[in-house]
Amino acid sequence: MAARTTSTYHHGDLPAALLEAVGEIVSEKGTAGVTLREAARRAGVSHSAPAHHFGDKDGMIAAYCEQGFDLMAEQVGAAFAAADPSSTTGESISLLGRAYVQFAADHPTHFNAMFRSGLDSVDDAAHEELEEHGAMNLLRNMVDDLAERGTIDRELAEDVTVVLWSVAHGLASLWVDGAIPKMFPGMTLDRLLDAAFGDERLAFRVATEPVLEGA
Amino acid sequence: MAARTTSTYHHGDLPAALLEAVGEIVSEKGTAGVTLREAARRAGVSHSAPAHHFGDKDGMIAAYCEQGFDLMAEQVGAAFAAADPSSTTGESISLLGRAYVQFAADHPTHFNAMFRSGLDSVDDAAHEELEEHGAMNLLRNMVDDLAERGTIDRELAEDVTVVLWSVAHGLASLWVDGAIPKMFPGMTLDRLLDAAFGDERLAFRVATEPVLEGA
DNA sequence: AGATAAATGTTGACAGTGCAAAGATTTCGT
DNA sequence: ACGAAATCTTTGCACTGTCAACATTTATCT
Repeated sequence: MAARTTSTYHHGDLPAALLEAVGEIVSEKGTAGVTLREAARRAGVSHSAPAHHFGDKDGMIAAYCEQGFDLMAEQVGAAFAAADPSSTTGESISLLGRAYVQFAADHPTHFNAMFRSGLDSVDDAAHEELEEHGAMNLLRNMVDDLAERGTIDRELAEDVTVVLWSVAHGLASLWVDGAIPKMFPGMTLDRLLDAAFGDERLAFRVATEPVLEGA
Repeated sequence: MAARTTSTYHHGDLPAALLEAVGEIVSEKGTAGVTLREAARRAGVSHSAPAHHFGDKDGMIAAYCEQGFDLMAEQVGAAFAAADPSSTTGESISLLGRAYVQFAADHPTHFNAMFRSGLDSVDDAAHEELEEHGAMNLLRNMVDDLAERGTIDRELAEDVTVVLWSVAHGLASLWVDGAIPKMFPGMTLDRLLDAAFGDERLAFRVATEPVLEGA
């Protein structure tokens, strides 16, 4: 909103301004409404200035997604690191899942761009980010943790990890999408997080008790 | 590919041909690559013919989504109806979840358009479909079923339902997205379905044993 | 410091797109 | 058979992504 007072030819931090504009557009018109020219317009520059920073449109959206992955890695990682070092595997899982869903709820535009853009190129970028960045190394660590602490083999640890990842991702997607509030009007995010990751509930107990002990 | 041999001015079944073209384009370039003109081109008609059937671009994509919801209602409903009438709640849930994920795996383009298009208007259409069509009445039935059979209150039944829905939706999304195969190269869909919905595993047991009995 | 290169931003042009208006052709209702 | 409705085409316009050429500022090198 606050335009630069002195008219400098150079913007100062155009990439950041453009990504902020992208976020605005996504929240107003959805990911499909994002436009190079509109973003440039909101940043107060000419229509082809973005190309010098992001290459093309997909590049700009990919950069916005990367920003989201960084943010997610930061927040989820922080939640995970804040866990009591003597905490059980189940407690760590609970924190991980809660942080995952909470990120989506706190940053729906980023989450939408990251996972619901419908752009193949973004998918590819997302996968590279998933591979490269630390956010999803937590998943691998989770597998290792399960395999070490429990009495289960590596394959079962992978199964449990993927299913718990699915709970978190599905919950985040349906919540951000608005499908859950529409289907269950009284539903609350806290209630859902407790249902999924609370002690003695669903995902939590699944990962800690019966399966790990071989039932 | 096969153009009409006799040059009829009217197409015959243009809506169906257009929706088929949409499916092709989605599978080739993703949802963002869908274009009125390209779909018209592939159907062998002029660029503004689609407007007479679907109104505008969002209408065409929404129609493709509706087709997907019909298909999903059909397949998931069939799987649910094929259940042994004397089956337990857990078995019904297992069938429901498997059918949901299987639909996504069998019809990835439809699933992408339905849930990952990034179009707000599609989201709205999707929500109307979710409300109106029978596919998701199964979810309500599931809540009723849980509340009747178990010894739990309605609120807990909703919690369990939403979390199980999340497992199915998250698994479907991550699988169609390609994220799971990328993260866990050896992973198989059957393994995942068993992990999530198999007897004595995860979602299945969660819905049938501890929570329902009050632990 | 001064020249040169690089980075950053602008302008103009082109093909492709969504959409609306108006006309052409076929089918349908009566 | 005749008019109305449905279906398809053509034309035009505003918007978009991308490219090439140019302008301005900043950084680099000697």
